[in-house]
Amino acid sequence: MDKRHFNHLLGGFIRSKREEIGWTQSDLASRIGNNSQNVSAIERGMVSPTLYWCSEILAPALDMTSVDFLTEFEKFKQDK
Amino acid sequence: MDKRHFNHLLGGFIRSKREEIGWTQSDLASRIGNNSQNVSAIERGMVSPTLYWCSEILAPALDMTSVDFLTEFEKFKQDK
DNA sequence: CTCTTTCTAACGATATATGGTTAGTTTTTA
DNA sequence: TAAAAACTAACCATATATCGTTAGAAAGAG
Repeated sequence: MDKRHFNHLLGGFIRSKREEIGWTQSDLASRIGNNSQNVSAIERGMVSPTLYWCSEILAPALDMTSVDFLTEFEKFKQDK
Repeated sequence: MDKRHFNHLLGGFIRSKREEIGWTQSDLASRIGNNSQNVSAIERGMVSPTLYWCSEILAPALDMTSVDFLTEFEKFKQDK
């Protein structure tokens, strides 16, 4: 799978987790110390986040372990 | 955990997996379409790889799923 | 329709990822 | 100890991550 496709799916997954919790992009942004514009870009697959950021910043903000985050993302990918 | 520490541990984990298989940095490099100098830098924690690269490039090169890669890395972190 | 909230877009600045080259050091092995 | 293998270091170039700002579009509530 190429980078563009991967990141598009990753963004879709992040969006689905955020909406599942009932947060706006701004809610998530404040949790991760960033702004909603960047959250939007991430969810639209415009960026390719680092493992560090996913594991140590994003997953905890979503109240998940990094392993659960990746496990659920892989399932999400399979279902697409 | 800060980025520097995280990447140092990640590099150590990658090194341990590579050595477990019995590969040189050059062996791994050729598998991931890169050179041994960059593998050295990664193993020394000088870079913060993307989730895409870890999941789609590195883990398959180590004959692991991305979930197994992260799961084992988390165990590795705990043991340090 | 109007106001508010939410999201998207398009930038800028700085740091760094990625892939490459060349050189030199350390370790292994013959 | 000499040669080979393995690893580290220091760069370069290009693309992009990250964090920030400003503007505007889309959606919902009143």
